[in-house]
This record gives sequence, structure tokens and C-alpha cells, in this order.
Amino acid sequence: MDGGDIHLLLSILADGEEQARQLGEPAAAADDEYHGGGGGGRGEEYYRGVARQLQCTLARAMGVARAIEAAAFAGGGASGSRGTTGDRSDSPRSADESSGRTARDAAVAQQERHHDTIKRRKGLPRWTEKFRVPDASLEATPDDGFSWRKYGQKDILGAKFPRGYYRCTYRNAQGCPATKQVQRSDADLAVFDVTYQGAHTCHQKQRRAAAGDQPPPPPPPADPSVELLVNFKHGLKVETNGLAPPPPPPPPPTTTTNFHDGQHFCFPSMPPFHAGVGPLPAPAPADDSHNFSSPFVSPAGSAAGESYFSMEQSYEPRGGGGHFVMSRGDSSELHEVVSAAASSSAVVDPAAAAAAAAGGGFDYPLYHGEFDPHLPFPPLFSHASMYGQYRDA
DNA sequence: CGAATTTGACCAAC
DNA sequence: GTTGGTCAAATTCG
Repeated sequence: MDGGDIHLLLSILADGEEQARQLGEPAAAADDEYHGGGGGGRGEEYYRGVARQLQCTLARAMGVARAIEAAAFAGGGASGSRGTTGDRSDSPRSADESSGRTARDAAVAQQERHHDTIKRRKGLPRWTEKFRVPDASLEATPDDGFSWRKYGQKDILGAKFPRGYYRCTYRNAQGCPATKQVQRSDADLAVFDVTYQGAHTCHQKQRRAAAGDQPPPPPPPADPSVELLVNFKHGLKVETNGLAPPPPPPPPPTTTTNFHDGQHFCFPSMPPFHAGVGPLPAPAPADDSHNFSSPFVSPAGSAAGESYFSMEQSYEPRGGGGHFVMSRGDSSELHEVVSAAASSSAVVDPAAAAAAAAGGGFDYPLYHGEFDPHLPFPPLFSHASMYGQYRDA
């Protein structure tokens, strides 16, 4: 990792700080173009918007931080060759990333524990996000804006629902190593567990790549965060615009998953690992932050009323990496966890705290993250050989 | 017709 | 031996 990433991280954190500040002094920034709903003014929408924005920012920061961390610990040696098909050099995964959660998530966490033996593919960064959908009847899986191709499905021991395996659509075309596993929680049908592995190195437009509809909105404003905020506001309110496809009717299952029933959600699913790892033609930092914010808040994707995703993210610990949790309105808990993990996530601490404060009073989705200080970073470009298949290539 | 999904088989890690 | 993850042929979809 180089200073560049640190720089990026600092930059992102600065954003977060600014956002946190906005939350602190709402009156001021509140109504640029949004005079809230009259009376109380900037009300919740505003706060939510900022809160989410902040969440996005933090997610980004985390992504960068992870990349940095990972790289820092990558020294080891990314071994060399790998077998043809399934090669998995992994390491036991222990810990259950579920700690410091709200009771309501306990169930979900429970499911998570089944993961005792998750096999991981080489040291690709891996993290989990949970999505809670308002309507459990929906079949769709969270759409992060990226295009995925399903390559497998498997029944998992202890889980009612099969786990779907996806890989980036552009794996062959661009050698993108990103993959994800989607599994619906049996404890809570409205919860989807999405485990991502490997960052996207492809250049797909995550915007609505999967959606296939809704034309990409206007060009991103100079300040992504502004757009974010604006979108949030729109999304949260106007949402059910004619634009969004009927939320209730469950869209075709899986595959090029679209979650537009869902909504705006900031999606840290693509931590900028590429920014600091591997010989990638790393995009400019500025670009990065851009990618983070704008894509996920498609106005059209807004969902119904109060229903929006609850997202939780966790970074798989390996041998007990630190972790932090941000949960709404429970700063005490947060503090505990945060402090407990301070050692390894110092970078995020301040931000997390801020976020905690910020989220304290909103429908702030639970946010949970973990770091893996020992994340090995194998040659990012081995994908070709690791999977190197797919007939049509 | 090409692309994406399905699904059983295969393989490697416990 | 069991389980999770991936492969790849067959099938379906657009």
C-alpha cells in the first residue's frame, strides 16, 4: 500500500467528519433545496439522508482501511501456483462475527455461525453484508449494482435455503475476481446474507448494471456526497415513483439480481481494494469515492415507505481480528465493541463513533464490520488460473 | 444464437 | 466421511 490509499482514506474520513458535522448542526445545511416538510423542517429525511451518507462514507473508509491493512499484512507470500480447478488454500475461520448485535439480529447471527467451515478461496478479501428487506416474500437478492453470474447453488448444512454462488459477469472479459455468496437467512426470511469475496477489478458500471432498466440518471454532480444526499431524500420519499418496478411482486428469482424493490442503500460492497492492491490500473482515488457513493442510490430504486434495507457488514476475521459495530441508538454497545476492537480498527474508530452518534436516533441500519488484520493478499491477478474456465471464454 | 441459469459432479478442506 | 465451493454440461431465456 502506498500513501495514496492513506490519502484516500483520510479524504474519505474527512468527508465523514463533515457529514457528521452536518448532523450536528442540521439547521444550517438542512435546506438548500429541501425545505423539509415545512414545519419541523429538515426533519428526519434530512437526518436520514445525512446519516446514510455518513454510512456510505464510513463504508468506503472501511474498504480502504481494509485494503491498507490487508496489504500491510500481505507481506507473507502469496504463494505461487494453484491447481486447476478448485484450489483453496484457506485457513480455518473461526470466530463468529456476531457479537455486539441487537437481539433482533441474534437470529441472523445464529445462522452466521454455521459458517464454521467456510472455505475461502485464496486470500481474497472477504466480507459479509446482511440485507434486510421489508418484504420477506421477495425473492430477489440484493443488487449492489454489479452484474453477477450465478455459477452454483448449494444446500448448506443447517440452512433452510440454499446458498447461491455468483461471480462477476466480467470475470472472463476482464478477469474480475469478485464473487459473492447469497444466502437467505432461515431465521429471518427478510434477511439475506451476502458474502463478497474479492473486489471488482472490472470496469462495469455498477450503477445499474444489473437492473438493466432505468436509464442512468444525470451525470454525477461535482460532489458525490451531495448527490447522495439528494438521492436519499428523493429515494426515501418520492420513491414509489412510477419509475421503480412494482416492489411487491417478487421479480424473477436470483440471477442478475435486482433489488430494486429495495432501495437506496449505500453499498460498501466494493471496497477499493483495487486501489491499493495488485498491479491494477488503479483508478484515481477520486474516482473511487465516486463509485462508492453514486451508484447505490438510484432514485428509481427507492422502495416503499419506511422499508429500506438494513445493511450490515462484517469483515471476516481470521484468528480474531478486531471488529466494530455500529448500531443505531446504542452507543453504549457500540463503545464496548469499538473499544474492544480499537486495536485493529483505530482508523475507523473516530468515524464509527461519529456515526454512532449520528445514527443514534434514526432508523439507522445496523452496521457491523470486522477487520482481518491478517488478511493475506495473494496475487490479485491469479484469477485467470484460479477459475480459468467457463466454456465460452 | 448468444448469454445466463440450473444442477449434478467433482474436488479440496476439515 | 462430510461439507462447502466450483466446474461444466445441459437447459432455459432474451
